[in-house]
Amino acid sequence: MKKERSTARGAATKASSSKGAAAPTSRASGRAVTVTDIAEAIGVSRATVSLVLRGSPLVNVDTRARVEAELRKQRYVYNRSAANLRRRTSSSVALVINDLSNPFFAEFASGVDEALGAKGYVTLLGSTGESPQRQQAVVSTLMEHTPAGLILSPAEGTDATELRQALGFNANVLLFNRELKGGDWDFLTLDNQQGAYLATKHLIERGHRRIAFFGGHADSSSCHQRRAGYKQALGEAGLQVPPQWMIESAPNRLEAAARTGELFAEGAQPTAAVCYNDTVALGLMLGLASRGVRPGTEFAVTGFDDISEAAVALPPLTTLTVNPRERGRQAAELLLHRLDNPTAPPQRTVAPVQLRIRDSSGTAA
Amino acid sequence: MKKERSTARGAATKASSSKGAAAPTSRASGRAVTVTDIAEAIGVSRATVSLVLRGSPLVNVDTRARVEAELRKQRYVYNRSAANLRRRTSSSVALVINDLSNPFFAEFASGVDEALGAKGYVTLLGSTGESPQRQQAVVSTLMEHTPAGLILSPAEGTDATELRQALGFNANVLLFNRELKGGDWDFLTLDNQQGAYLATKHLIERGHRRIAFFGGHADSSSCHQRRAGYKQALGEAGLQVPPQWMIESAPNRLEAAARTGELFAEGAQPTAAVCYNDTVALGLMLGLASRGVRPGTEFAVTGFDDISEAAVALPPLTTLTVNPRERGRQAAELLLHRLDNPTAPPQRTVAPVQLRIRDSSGTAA
DNA sequence: CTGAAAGCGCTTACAG
DNA sequence: CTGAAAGCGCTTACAG
Repeated sequence: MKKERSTARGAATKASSSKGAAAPTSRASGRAVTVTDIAEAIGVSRATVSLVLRGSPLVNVDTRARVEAELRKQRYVYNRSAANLRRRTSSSVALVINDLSNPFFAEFASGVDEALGAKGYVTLLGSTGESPQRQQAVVSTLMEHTPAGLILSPAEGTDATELRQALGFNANVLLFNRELKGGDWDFLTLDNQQGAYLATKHLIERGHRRIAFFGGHADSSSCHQRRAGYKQALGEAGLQVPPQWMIESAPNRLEAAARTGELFAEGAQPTAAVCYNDTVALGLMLGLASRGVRPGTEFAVTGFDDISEAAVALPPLTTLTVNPRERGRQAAELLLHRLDNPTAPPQRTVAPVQLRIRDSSGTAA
Repeated sequence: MKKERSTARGAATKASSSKGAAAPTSRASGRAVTVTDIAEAIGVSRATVSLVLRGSPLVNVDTRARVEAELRKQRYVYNRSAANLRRRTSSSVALVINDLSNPFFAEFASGVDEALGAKGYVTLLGSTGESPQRQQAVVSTLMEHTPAGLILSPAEGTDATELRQALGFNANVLLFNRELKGGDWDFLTLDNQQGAYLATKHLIERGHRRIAFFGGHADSSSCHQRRAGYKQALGEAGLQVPPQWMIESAPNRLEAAARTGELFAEGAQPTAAVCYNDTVALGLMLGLASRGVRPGTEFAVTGFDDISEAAVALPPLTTLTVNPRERGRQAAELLLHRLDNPTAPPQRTVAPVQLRIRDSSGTAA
């Protein structure tokens, strides 16, 4: 049933790979109305109709009225794809994210679409499921629709060279969240270091001295940056951190819960953990509860992202808000700015994050 | 700053409304590589290149190899828009929903995109914010990109005639969630009546006899259907329901919380409420708590949708799961089926819902 | 097996 | 102010 969206084997077979995927446009309804139909109906040239459509001031007010009446009468729908082809323009932007069912990305996408729509662009959607292979296929397919640019939250393990291959010569790319070595694309990132710094400092102020960093993959840039902020805060407070308190975990609840035990493996034990993100934090709270340790009162936890569940968790989760919707708007603005400034050097934008204190970051025992 | 995405005043001005919205395609990178470039480079005709691109068996194996090598060498990207124009086909589908930041719709969109992608279609995204005006503008804009069809969750108050205007002659439409009188479009709906019936019956089995229906707008079809299921269950149990126990509320937490008092206005008071959806139910639980009534133990509540917060609410919310992602896949399948069967009569599909029992539907005192 | 020609629906100099 | 002509990047009968 499932068919490859597009082959990743290279440009040569791209077109053929989706043979039969395209459907005749509105077969149900016969041919669409075109400028020719309008022109012939009222005895003017197609050029004149086109000028009316594009709002040219050159057209006689009377002619314009007749054209407009006929457009309405025949229920004309402008074919922007054809116009884009002729004008060598684009009115769409491709948005490729990990997964829409992640509320963080859904909010982000919502913000992107809102900002793009306000400027007359349409969003072409794609999702990778965090698989570089799927990402390659999805980006290739989307590029065939000639978007003006691409907003991409790269899948873990993305190879910049491969990605460039899929892009053809379209250089209007904004990366979100994950930086790619070897690419000279614009980049929008959250202030990961500052966020983790704030969370860690907060725990220190609450009296904690033995603080772990829990979750994430050490080789991912966001995890690296968050760990840096964590170490920075500890360093400023003159605290050391044993390496066994830096615990990796895939960012899902189950694995996080399963790794809870590693926090209490041996020797001095932490009283708090700065978590890679909310999902990991919620998993950790689950793991703590199942070991009889009450999160918030007996062990402090902080997250990152402020997903909607954070506020209703038990206890409510102290975390960092990033306002993903606003980030989406920002990403759209940055990409549109790039379209207007094709030769400007690649730009790196760091978006602020804000500590949101809730009950999970209790006082040290 | 904000510009109208498209005018709603009619087709006549559509094209002109987004003057300047379109950006030159990849200005950064000069002209894109075309079939002509490939053909000239290796001394064959454009037709031959095209045949290779489309995987025709007619091409000599050697010629094919040379073409494919050149395609890769020049980093050719297939221009599917141009091909679609020539072939009078489409490889995109428009998806218009209320709001992506609603997890229900985000999951739905995710399912739609997944199923469409698997068939080689690209998703064009739009959102209405539940405003018929915005919907009109968004649908108009999307139709200009010649999608093969439209999956639409109509905004409250949508007028079928207006919508038809925006569609031009494209009749490949699948409505989701809200039916439109006066339209002969395919329709996918949740089994609202059965869902509310199950929830109500469940409360009755738990010993409740005085059960309210809380939230929703009485004139919306989904609310109407859910109330019907509620009444059906009460009727079967020989229970009456005073009209003051049918309380309307906008489907947001705040208004639901604010209307909690109406449940306890006068006379015999309910011990349970079937809520229009989860958001309303969560709002009601808030309202109950602030009046000192403990939801679940002192007053039973059920929701509808099973949003992710339902499971972590306090107490966890008994509700109806609808599997929005699967609904999204189903919507995509139904639309694609319509593309293949343009003349078939409009089809109505009812998707099953399932009762998920959690702690909020406690035993009657 | 390959090429020349026409055409999808639009726009844009250019003449008049 | 309006029209004839060329062309965006592709595909597809049709000849050969």
